[in-house]
Amino acid sequence: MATIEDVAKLAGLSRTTVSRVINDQPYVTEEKRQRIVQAMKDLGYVPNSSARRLRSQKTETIAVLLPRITNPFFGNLIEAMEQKASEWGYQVIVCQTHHSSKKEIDYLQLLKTKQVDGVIMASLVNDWKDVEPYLESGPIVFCNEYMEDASIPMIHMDHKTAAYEAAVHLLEQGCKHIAYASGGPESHLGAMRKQGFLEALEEYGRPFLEEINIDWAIDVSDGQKVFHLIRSEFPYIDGVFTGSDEVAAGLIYEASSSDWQVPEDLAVVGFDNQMVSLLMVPSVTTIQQPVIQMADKTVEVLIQQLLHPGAIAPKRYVYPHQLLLRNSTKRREAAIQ
Amino acid sequence: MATIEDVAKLAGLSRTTVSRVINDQPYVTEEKRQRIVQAMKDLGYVPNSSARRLRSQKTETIAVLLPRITNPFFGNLIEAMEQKASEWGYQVIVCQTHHSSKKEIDYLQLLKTKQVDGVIMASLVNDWKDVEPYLESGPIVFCNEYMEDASIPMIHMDHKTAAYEAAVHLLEQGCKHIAYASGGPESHLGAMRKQGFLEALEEYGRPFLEEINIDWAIDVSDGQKVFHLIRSEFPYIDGVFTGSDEVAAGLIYEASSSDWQVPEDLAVVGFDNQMVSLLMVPSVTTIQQPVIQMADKTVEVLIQQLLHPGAIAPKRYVYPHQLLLRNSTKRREAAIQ
DNA sequence: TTGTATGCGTTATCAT
DNA sequence: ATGATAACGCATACAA
Repeated sequence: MATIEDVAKLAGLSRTTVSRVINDQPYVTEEKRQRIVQAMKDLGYVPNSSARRLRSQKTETIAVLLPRITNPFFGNLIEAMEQKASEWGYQVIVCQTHHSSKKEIDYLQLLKTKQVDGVIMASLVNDWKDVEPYLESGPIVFCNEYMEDASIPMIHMDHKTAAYEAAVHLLEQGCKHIAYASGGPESHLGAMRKQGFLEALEEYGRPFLEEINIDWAIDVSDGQKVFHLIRSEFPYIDGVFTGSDEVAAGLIYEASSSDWQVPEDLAVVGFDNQMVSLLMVPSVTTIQQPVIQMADKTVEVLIQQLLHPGAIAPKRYVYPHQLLLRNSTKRREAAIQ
Repeated sequence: MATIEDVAKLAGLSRTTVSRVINDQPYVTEEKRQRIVQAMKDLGYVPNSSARRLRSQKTETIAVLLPRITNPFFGNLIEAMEQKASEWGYQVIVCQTHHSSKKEIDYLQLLKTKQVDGVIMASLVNDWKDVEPYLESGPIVFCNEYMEDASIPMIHMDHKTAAYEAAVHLLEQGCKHIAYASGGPESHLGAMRKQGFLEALEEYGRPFLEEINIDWAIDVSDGQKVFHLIRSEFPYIDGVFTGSDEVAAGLIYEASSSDWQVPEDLAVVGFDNQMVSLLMVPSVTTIQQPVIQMADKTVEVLIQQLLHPGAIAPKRYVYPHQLLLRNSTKRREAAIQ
């Protein structure tokens, strides 16, 4: 592999001059610039990334921590982030934590080992005290996830209010016994949602169903399990709040395969407004998140921190959500959409 | 940030000895080893990745090129690959090409700049002659995509036969006018599938419908567009071969929203056996790929090339597919599943 | 405008 | 068993 030295020799100039050409710096005669460009072409020269990183102490790379990429929400998030980052000349490393606090910490190590310049955490299962120490190795920004006590930029929705509204909607539709079926027991987000859910119940004077407090529902098959649990153990349940459209879809699918009618026997709300929520029959009432906007802002905030270290103050960016009313909860009004 | 030098000083030893401890090499007294370990802990020392890479000429990182991560097939693929790679201590960089030949080449540059040790191409829109030159910078392996003329390991299914079988199935179900609606016009895979599709038509003496030769159908909304195109322009069509379950889902959704019955008026086959193909009503006949197995094998083959350069010969690993018969094509027999 | 010399943090070679 | 030194490829301060 050709090095900068080889190029310099072939062009009959010094490494420094070659370096100037590579980095588009001034003070190089057009004639010599041409000679160097030609030499680089002839040798098929490409700057060695590791050497550059070592010298410049920069990687132009950011890590994005998220639970699993097969979750469409995170798939969309990472796609948007990658796009935005590349506009700034940054690469993105995808880090799947699978809700493991150990993996989360392992990936934060990328910051210490200087493999990345900054980290976006869209997965958060550790306590702030365990994350904070890594701040000294580079900036960290939260996206989607958030925590009151952290002193870093956070880009997210108000999940508590969103869950509250979803629960109120179920109650307004006449649901009397609403089950809570969410996932990621460790997630701080889950805690926020549950708070909102509980507040709605309290406001309407309905008790929380302790007997079916599900914290392991993440995907379609979990949704199916939840339905069977409801049918066999708690058939009086007439409404379910789920943490994702996938869980909702699994639930509805199984309900339809049995003798249950959705929403008449069981109303279901999802979360995220994924494609599947629209494709299901009935379509799924869900909460839409402004994924692209959050992704863009997150990348922008992080890169600004990298470009101007210590410049801007930690700030929260709260994005609006929207409860999309569809047929899986339509127990009272006329058909929606 | 602490360096190996700092650790050496604190422990009162040389960098060399510290390095030995870091890399678990012999010839270090247990006592000194302890001293060094303690010093590392005290300083919060972590080896600098860039320096290591520069020195060792290895990154322990591989790049995976794929069209888009939001396509569930690739989401599953990358998830499995990442898992397998991490077992070998390798990191994975996700590179979305979005079917752009320029991006594909840009990402191959990662090999030349030594940002990665090897590349897995699950996206392939360039000709082999444009890819081959990068081989001298490191090993490349194809996954899912394949090309007859390439002399590198390829892990894939027989897409031609799979498409053939799907088309035959439609024909056997009595479809007389079958549309072809696939995506990625540049993909070599697409060409293979089309071949199989055409062979089936010919075998059954049916003409190819030149008038509706769709090569832009990739996601759900494309599927919806395809249906509207069929209804308004080619209502005589009674069967569709799609390149993905998402397209099939969009098609079926729109058909159901109109007055068309699936499969009576229009039979539809998908591809990939994604979750959505099972959730749709009717469920979607589709082709299952052994994603995990292919992902695992691909990573294994690539890493073997890295560990034993030039050792094993290029080889093809062809995995079996399976046509899953479901309700979206059930025009003749009793209900399936 | 161009070149020389130094160092980024590691690891490998060769002494001791 | 331990240490001094060079080298990986590049970019920069400084000199010319």
